[in-house]
Amino acid sequence: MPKTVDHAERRARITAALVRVVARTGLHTVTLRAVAAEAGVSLRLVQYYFETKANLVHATLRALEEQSQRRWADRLAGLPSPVTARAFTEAFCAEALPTDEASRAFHLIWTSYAVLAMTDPELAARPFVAGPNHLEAQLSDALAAARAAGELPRTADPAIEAARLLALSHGLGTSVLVGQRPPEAALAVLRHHLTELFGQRAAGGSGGATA
Amino acid sequence: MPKTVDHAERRARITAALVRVVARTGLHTVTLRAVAAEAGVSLRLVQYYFETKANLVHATLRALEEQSQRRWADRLAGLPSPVTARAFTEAFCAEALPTDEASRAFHLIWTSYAVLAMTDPELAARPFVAGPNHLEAQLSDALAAARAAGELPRTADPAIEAARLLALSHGLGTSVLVGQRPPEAALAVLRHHLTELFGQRAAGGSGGATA
DNA sequence: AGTTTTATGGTACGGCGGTACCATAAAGGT
DNA sequence: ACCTTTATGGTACCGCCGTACCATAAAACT
Repeated sequence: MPKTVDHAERRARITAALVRVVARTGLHTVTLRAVAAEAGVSLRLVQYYFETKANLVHATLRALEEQSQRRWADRLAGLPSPVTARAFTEAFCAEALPTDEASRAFHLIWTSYAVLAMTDPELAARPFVAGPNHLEAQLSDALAAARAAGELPRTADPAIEAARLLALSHGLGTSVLVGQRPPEAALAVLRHHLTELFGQRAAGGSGGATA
Repeated sequence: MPKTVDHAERRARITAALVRVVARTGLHTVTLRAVAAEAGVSLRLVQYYFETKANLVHATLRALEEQSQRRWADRLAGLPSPVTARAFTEAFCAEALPTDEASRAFHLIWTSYAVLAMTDPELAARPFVAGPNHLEAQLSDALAAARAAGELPRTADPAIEAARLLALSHGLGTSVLVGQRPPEAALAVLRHHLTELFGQRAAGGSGGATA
């Protein structure tokens, strides 16, 4: 049949435009017309690919979920091959901190959606439970392995420590988003926590030692 | 002159209505008409006491600030007079967790406003920086005193520990709000952290010991 | 008693946003 | 060549929301 354009690509372009609008002016300013303008397409096109606004919003959330998983996977894939548990954990948790501008935008929109999901029964709260749960389980497994390898004290409970690490990271991330402290300060607190958790053995970072 | 009604009381009644609307259906559903209906007054009255919607929103934020301070003050005032540093700290941090329904509503709306402030330059981000900073300073002072009294290891840095405690508490609070874990689980993680921080001396709780 | 001020109700207006409707160009199949 | 389907544009409609305007009851002060 006719023109047959790549639907997935169009939809991705539009949801990306929505993400940019949210990052710039907030979720409450998202309108079909604003998204269309940001994406450089007509209002009608946005309607064409996502019948309704609710659809668009949901689709964007799903896109964010995938982006989130890709984000963590990429970060962890970039680590040196024989990695210490401490370095792995630090990378894992640091990904929850809005350091660069892209990361900040991502966490801002994610938080916006999370707040929306707290009251809107239409919007599935599932991603905000399953997502963190998945991360927590992943981290818990890594910590269990580290403990088995003797990199973590035997007294530490992997599940509790994973929960504590991620809650701490998320709390620090929010404080950065809100402008309470710079990203470096948040990272310093996180490192302090890691040092306490793993004990004082060498931190494994190949860079200069921090004073 | 005439009827002379208590303006402060009327304004308080209306901002309280706004808070209830947010807690129930989210900040994005707040409309002057909805607030008026919730408060049981006419739309015109809301306009009369707060000329504009932006005014109402800002006034409600100020009311929330006061409510926040009162919340913490009341909680701490309710503690037994000779209180251990650990019990004080636990009460202080637990106040950041949405345990009962009122607390949940409060933290939900506070978070909603915080997210709004991340992009809206009209809405002062100040409360979300000054507020936490004040809490952090308060807690830091308490920890310093506890350290001086020998209740906290001399190696602990009060400022860092205060930041870490509040970030952790806030992160746990969010995970509860979002439905990732029940309040008791969040409290358990917090207690674990406190035990590690203060060491294994008696926890000071006069109630039954938890298994 | 009258007047002025406060407090309150009702309502209309203008704008914006989501959705629906009507067109039409382009491309593939027959 | 023609028809059918896809992709796209434009636009109109309806509803809701913030704001402004017009009224009026009630109460203090003179």
